[in-house]
Amino acid sequence: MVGDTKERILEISLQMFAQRGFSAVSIRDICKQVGIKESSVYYHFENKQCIFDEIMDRFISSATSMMHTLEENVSGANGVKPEGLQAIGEYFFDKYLMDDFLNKVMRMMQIEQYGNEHVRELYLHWLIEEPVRFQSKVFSVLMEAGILPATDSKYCAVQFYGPILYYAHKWLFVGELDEDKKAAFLNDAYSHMQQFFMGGSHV
Amino acid sequence: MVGDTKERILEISLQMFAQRGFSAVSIRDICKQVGIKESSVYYHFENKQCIFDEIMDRFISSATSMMHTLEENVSGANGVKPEGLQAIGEYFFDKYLMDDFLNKVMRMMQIEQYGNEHVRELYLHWLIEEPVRFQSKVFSVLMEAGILPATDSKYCAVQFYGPILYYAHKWLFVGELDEDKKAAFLNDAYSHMQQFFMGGSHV
Amino acid sequence: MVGDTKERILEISLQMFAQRGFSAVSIRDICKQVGIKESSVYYHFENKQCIFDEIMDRFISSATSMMHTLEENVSGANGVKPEGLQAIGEYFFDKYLMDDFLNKVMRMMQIEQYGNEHVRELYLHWLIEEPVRFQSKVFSVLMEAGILPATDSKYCAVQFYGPILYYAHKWLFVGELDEDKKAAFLNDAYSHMQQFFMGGSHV
Amino acid sequence: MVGDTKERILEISLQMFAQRGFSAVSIRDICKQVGIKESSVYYHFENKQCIFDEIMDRFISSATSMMHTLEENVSGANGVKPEGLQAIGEYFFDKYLMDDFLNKVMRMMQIEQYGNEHVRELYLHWLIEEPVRFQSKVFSVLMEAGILPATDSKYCAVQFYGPILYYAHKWLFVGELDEDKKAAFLNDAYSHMQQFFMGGSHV
DNA sequence: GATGAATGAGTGTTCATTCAT
DNA sequence: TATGAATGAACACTCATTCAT
Repeated sequence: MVGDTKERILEISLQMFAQRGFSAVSIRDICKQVGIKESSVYYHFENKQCIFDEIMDRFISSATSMMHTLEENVSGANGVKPEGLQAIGEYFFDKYLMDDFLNKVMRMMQIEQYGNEHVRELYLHWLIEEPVRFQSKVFSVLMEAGILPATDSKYCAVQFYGPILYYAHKWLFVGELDEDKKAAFLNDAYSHMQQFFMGGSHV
Repeated sequence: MVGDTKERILEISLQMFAQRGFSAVSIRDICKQVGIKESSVYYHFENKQCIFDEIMDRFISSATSMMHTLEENVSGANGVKPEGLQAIGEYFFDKYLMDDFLNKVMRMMQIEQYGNEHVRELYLHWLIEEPVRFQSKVFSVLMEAGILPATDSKYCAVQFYGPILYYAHKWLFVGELDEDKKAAFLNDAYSHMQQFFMGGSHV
Repeated sequence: MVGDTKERILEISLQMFAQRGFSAVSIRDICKQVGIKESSVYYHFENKQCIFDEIMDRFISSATSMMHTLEENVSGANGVKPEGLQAIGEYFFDKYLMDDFLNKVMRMMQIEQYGNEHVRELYLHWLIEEPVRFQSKVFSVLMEAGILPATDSKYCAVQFYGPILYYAHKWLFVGELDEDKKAAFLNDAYSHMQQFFMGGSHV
Repeated sequence: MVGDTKERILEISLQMFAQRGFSAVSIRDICKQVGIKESSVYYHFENKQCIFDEIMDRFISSATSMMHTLEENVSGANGVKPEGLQAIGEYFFDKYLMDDFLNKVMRMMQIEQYGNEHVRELYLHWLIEEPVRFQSKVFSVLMEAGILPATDSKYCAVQFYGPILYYAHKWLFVGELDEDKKAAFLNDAYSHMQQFFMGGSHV
């Protein structure tokens, strides 16, 4: 139970920031939920902004390490592993887009990106550019190996990621993220993957 | 000049709501920009929420009529017009996603949807469901006419709209919307349309 | 009664700043005395510091004009007027050191000068240098006219002002300034003036 | 090193109280400088006021013993010693007005006297009445011995102390007390003493 | 149409202090 | 001796809103 308070502040703050946005959440709101007095927050954090900053720091390390793991699991030393595509589901869906912590930070970033340049850069990186960059790399490897016909790997990645993003916005970045929505997203996303890799005329 | 103040309040409010979110913008902020005293706002609007509401009302009528026009221009009485695809660019891109007013409201909705159920429904409708519903309808017609091979018209619409949404999030719903970003979006979006309808193996 | 509130805020703020120092007086304290709610202060002043600044601004103009008047009354076009010495009492004592407003600001400056360089300069100017500069000038004139034996006019001014300052610190810059203290100061100060100008061996 | 912390708290507190006033200095401020946590202060002092009180207690004993020593050095059993006047410089200037500890407490008293009656009494005693009482006593002895012409010894003391007070306020109770200011004060003060006792027409 | 003046509720933050360890 | 963790009260200040003019 020691050191618990700081973690609870972070958790509840994120939950609220992701729903109402940073500035619409008051220290009072957070403390009421955490069950401490307002002044106590300032023992753990220098100010309100520092709560936000620590959340962002943790997001960056989590997202970074997640992407490393994904990259290692999808493509080994000699090309894309056979279980590669499965790994996209396991890691990119389950442990990235649908992870409770990461998903909340992404919502928060979507709110804050309009008024905060630093957040904007991170948002663009982690939700727009990085997924396509990674996917594009996978396609490159598959094309070089002759498994996929050689085309523009980046556009190919957008063709793959676009619908994923669409389903994510439909199910994962709307309202409360519950098990039903997760299931609906996975259903749509896996169906898209199957079409794209197996049934589709792309392959 | 008569009735000008109310319009300026709406315009500046929207500009600020779309950047910082409703609750992070104060009546003071708005009035400073408009050049009136805070108390004067209450001559034009009952309260702060009413400014937001009027913006949403205007959005709904604009978006509704825009979609009607689009639908009329894409498909006439007897199927998809020859200039149909061109109309998508002219209307859906130029006069919907990139329209100064509509674009700002969409940004605002993206911020507010997490904490406001009514906004959430509108957001889901106008940015997620309606574009796909419309596109899906177009594909249906094309399939029935034998112009496109008969497949799942809704998934087909997602395949088309997914990348559009991706490019929109990359260029149109990030930072300030300027001419460079508009051009970059159009470039990516038209390139996608061309691939999709002409070069792609879908057709 | 219109425009009264701002004046009352200034008056009561000064009263309190002069007793407890700027930072020991809260907006709450001031408002309680003035009889308004705390938020109302901010209609009249941008912030707490601005109350202080306006007091200082008013002090500077008052003190400046007072010193001008004194200078005009003590020495006319052709040297020190016959009523000159009397004027020192009337102006420098009554309307400067003992004036309710100026005296309070001087107390306030004595408190704040240690932690505020700007106040320090004003304090040094108006309580240390300016009185001696002025007195020195009077003595110069008297010496040139042969009324006083020619000696160091500045040291002469210190000899005159030193005891005045002593009595001021004893009676005027201690506790509440009441009529008894004013009388005691005038008694000591006039007695010193008489000794200095008439009975003393200086003249 | 034992018992060091308490001394450091006292030293740094005084330094800060003398600059900003008691209530404008927080326990946090003090602890940051001392290098301890806020809660640690309460091992050494019951509360913040006690720090102040201990400083005042130490001031009183220091000042008392200093004045005793001065009195003993100026006038022996049978009148004013020949080195008496020199002792005023050595003790009253160097070891009283300019002593680092005593000077800081005097500044602090000047700030606090307006809002604290107990301090006010001490301030009046040690900076206004006691120096004149002492000086007056010296002059009495000199007058009884026929060394000075018999006049009002108390006014004589004010004539002597007034300029000293003036120079003290100009140099010793303003800004940070550094060696330059000390030198400037001594220069003015000794020059005054010389004029007063040797060159002046008073003697 | 617009404003001067005010306000109650709320904002983030600092304060001196406590107490178990 | 010192600190980690907490707190109630206070702090300066901002908020949306009201209302008489």
